[in-house]
Amino acid sequence: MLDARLLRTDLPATIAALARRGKPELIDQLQTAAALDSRLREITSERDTVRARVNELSKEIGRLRRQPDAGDEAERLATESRAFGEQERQLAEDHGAISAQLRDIMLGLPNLPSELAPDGAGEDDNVVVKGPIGLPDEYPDHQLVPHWETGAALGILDNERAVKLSGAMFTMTRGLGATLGRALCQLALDRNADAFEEIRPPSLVTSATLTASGQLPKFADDAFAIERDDLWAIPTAEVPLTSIYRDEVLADTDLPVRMMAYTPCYRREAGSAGKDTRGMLRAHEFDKVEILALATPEQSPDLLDELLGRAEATIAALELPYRIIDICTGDLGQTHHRSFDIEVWSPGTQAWLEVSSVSWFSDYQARRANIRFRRTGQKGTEIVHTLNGSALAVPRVWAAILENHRQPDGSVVIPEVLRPYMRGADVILPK
RNA sequence: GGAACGGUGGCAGAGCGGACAAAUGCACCCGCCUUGAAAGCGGGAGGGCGCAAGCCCCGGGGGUUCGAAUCCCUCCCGUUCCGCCA
Repeated sequence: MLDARLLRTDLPATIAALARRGKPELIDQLQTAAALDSRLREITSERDTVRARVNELSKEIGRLRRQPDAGDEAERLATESRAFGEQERQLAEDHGAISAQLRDIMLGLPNLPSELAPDGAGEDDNVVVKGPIGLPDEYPDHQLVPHWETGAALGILDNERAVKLSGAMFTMTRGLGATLGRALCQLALDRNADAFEEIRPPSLVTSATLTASGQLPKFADDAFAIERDDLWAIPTAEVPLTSIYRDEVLADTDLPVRMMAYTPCYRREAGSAGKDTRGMLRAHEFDKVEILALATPEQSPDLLDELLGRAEATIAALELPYRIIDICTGDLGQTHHRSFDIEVWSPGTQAWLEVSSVSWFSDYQARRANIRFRRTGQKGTEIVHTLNGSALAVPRVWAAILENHRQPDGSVVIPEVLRPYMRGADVILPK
């Protein structure tokens, strides 16, 4: 959520910043919000004046009641106060209605893009800032095979039966395929354990938790809901991790807080019907290791670099060809202030696959989640900044390994760094 | 799932219709003392909105009242006991 103060102190600059997302309707909403906010302040002031009068009278009545010889002056004041009470009720009602309207708009408005984010209208204007790295000039034929074919041939991917269990867009790995997925998670956790606390959060969360990180109310259709119990399946570990310190005040000496979690992730992929339906590229359920930080505004730029660096190093260690994309203003996610994607080349599908997304949310999420910090020796509190990134998302990396590391005989060589997690296997051979 | 008891400031914990933003202790900040620290002594300090006056915040919501942390209703959460269980 944006800071409501921007509406009154810095409206033109806020409009200019939001305009960079290229969605004119957002500007209309922002202006409506500014009008509501100013009306709200008028009503608040009126209401408070009436309340002050009621409080004053009540105190006086109390004082009179305690004096035995005060007569019926107290009753007279009580009658007067009752009339103010009526007024107050009306004003409070108006106040409630307007602030609800304002809140609805504010919850729907996206974050302001960073000044550093490149301008652009959409995906096509994203900027490649690094790479491609490790991309061969030419791929041999045996590596141009899509992972679903190799996976099926090796007996490590069984999506036909996954569909029997759960329907379309669910996947199932077996044997060394299952081991490979788990090994990837373990690798990602181990590589970041030097600085990040490992968390195993719940995978089902309340609406309040999903609202705090920005998925609700706008993206309700994208999440799996367990309606009977009013719970949601998390689309990413970002959701529970962001809410861990919800409604808390941290000390600046505790920052940055670094956390990581391996969790399953659930996405309805509403609107993606028919897209990437084969293989592992898009599924309702997948595994991911997420790294996340809570920080002061000053710490955030360095942390963004660090998170990106960590995600990149893991991909590089897996000997996969990759590039890094700087997301432009028109393609920036709702909650994002600045964002980078890491993409891996899939020779089997002839496409760049997004395998990691590293983002800085400025104070947008933390304001929703009400996560604050106190500077030592200073009064008051400030909103923290949040950042996160996928340390490793299993399915697409799994797919890229099957394609990029496929041998002429149809086997798949396990990258060196994964072997300690593969029970000694260094290659996946046909059955 | 049933029963009982609870939810108050960073934490612990009093208050149970009016003088309560709320005792007290711990933690915190500033002094004094000390070579330095600890202890001790003195002082300070909750959060939010507002230019301000002022208003709001004692789990959430609603009600009673001139007036609610305090009474009533409701929901949520916690602890303990019972039941059930990986």
